[in-house]
Amino acid sequence: MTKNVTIKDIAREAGVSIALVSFVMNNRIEANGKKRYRVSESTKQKILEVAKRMNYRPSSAARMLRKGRTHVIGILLSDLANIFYGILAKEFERICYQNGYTVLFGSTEEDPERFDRLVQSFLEKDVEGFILVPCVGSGKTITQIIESGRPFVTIDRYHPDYHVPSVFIDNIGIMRKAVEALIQQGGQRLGLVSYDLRISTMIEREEGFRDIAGNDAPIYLVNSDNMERDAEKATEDILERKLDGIVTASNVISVSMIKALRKKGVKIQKDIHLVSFDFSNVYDLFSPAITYVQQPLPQIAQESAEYLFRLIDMKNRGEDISNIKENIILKASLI
Amino acid sequence: MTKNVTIKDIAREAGVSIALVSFVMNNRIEANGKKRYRVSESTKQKILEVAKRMNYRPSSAARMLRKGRTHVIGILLSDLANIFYGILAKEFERICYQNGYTVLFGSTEEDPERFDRLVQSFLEKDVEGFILVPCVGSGKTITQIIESGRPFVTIDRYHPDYHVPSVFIDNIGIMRKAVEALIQQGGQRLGLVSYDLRISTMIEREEGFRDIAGNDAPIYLVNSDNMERDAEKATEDILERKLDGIVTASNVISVSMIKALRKKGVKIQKDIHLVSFDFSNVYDLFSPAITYVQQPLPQIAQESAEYLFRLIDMKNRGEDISNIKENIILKASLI
DNA sequence: CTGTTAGCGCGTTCAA
DNA sequence: TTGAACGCGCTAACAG
Repeated sequence: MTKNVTIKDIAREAGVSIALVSFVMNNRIEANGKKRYRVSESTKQKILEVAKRMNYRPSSAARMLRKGRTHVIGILLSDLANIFYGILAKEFERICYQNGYTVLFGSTEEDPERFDRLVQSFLEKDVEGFILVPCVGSGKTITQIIESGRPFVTIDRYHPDYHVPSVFIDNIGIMRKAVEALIQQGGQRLGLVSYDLRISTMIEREEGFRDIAGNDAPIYLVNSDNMERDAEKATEDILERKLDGIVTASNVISVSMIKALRKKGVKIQKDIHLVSFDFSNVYDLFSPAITYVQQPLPQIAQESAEYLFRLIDMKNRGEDISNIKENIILKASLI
Repeated sequence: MTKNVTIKDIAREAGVSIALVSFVMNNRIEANGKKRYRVSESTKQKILEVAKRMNYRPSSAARMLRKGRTHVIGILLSDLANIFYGILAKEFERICYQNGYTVLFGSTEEDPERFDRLVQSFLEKDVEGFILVPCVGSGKTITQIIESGRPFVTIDRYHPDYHVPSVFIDNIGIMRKAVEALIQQGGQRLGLVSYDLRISTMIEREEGFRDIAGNDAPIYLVNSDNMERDAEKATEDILERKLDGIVTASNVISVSMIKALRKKGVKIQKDIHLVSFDFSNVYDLFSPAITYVQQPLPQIAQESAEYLFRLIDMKNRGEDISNIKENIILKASLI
């Protein structure tokens, strides 16, 4: 039952008052504001020495309680086990740490109930704000967050019914470029394999595809729970229609489609050319290597986190942030 | 500045005392222990109604402070952007949530300084325990954790100098099986590509390899920062020695080696057979599919988390846990 | 049986 | 440089 060293212990040990220890620990001395609490150098040193010797660590709970701030934010991603979100998580962790924030992560798995449970849980932990990948059906929960007055930023997608601060890429534009690249590689009869998830990301990618490939080009929708089967079904139709250029709307879809195509004996990048979204380590195994759309993940993390920090600061200064709904649209690039 | 609803507001609104609200909120009524606080059903209902209407959420900071427990644990993984740790993270998140714990994640990137910084930061946040992937050079920090009296469990590897609670797989045994599988596939002149990281995991895998392949079989060590170059160097030597069976000690190494071998025109699974560790989605692209060692990640997460929860409970009951250093060794399987 | 008062936990901060 | 109130919720002790 190792008791934690408290500010009292330090005060007693150093023979000074609790207040003084607090001042010293917070560098309230030498502050350039009006309030200068002056402490003699010798007592300051003594306090620091004692604190170090006793391994003093201020209780964050007490500090939170007193200051009314937790410096904790909640980040809800779709799936930590997906490399796409893994990279984001790592970036977020780093950026938040650098800015003095602690992060709570959650995997929603595109399930609105999980989404809601996690939000409730985070609210109980007094998070000061959220970064969210909103899933289909999460509208009610998001309304509740808005009502709670907590700032948040959505990433990767936006909710069509809500105008809220968001950071995402120009999916339509980059998809057009992707299709053009596919045509340049010799693709003439094109197809798109997308998720059946009706999130803005997929809808926009489909729109960009139609813009270039035309309305007659087939779009196959696959379900992440039946990926393998759906990919095989799509493959059959692709072969029937003799398509020679396929865009896949995510790295996970790519992998499934590659497997399904190979199973049918299709020579990838020869019989059929592929262009994909998001990085995967399988692309390089073909020649020519599969072209893909690379999202600027570190930038997405950076922009959205800083956006959130700004909102939190504004709120703490008493400003009204309920009308802020600017989106930040980043550019992706073809690799 | 949306003020948070406090217990006081509820008490005032419902016309009762603060204590009563607390009792009701904690279901302290009808408790079967000695202390039964009885509240009339009508006031109970009124309090619950008011609490719900005002959207009352007890401040976890205050509760932590009072109860002396945070229900937070810290998990330090090597790299959240690596699928291996991503899967673990997701499992941990789920298990901890189910058990009423909150998780703080950190990516150490095998850097003892980052490791230390993260531990310090977590200690400040009053984590009740840790799950750690200890990196080379983290010994001093771990000693400090021990001194702080916080329970912890290490996973994936163990520190040779410390006997502490650990969960990992039988690396030697499974490596022997992996090598045997490689021989069965026709491998006669074998080699191993491992990390230059001197962690128990790699050392044991090398030992298991030697056990079967003999002392003359070459072991190549690659550095994760110079992966590509090191893989190419290894490949050159492999070709020179005319090896026909290679074991790679991780999925990341596999991918690099596959690229390097293909670059040299080697036909994988034909000229040279591969057997690998940990899942990657590239294995299926070869025929026969590349055999790999699958670690029971959900089980690793489950066992280590429950182990930690047990230790925390014991500590909270006042038991001495400083002598507990049992390891849990799980079995991996060949796929 | 039903409910209240009051002190505590720990760090912050104002008035003295 | 210090005493003491304070933030919020928990709970022992006590009262009607």
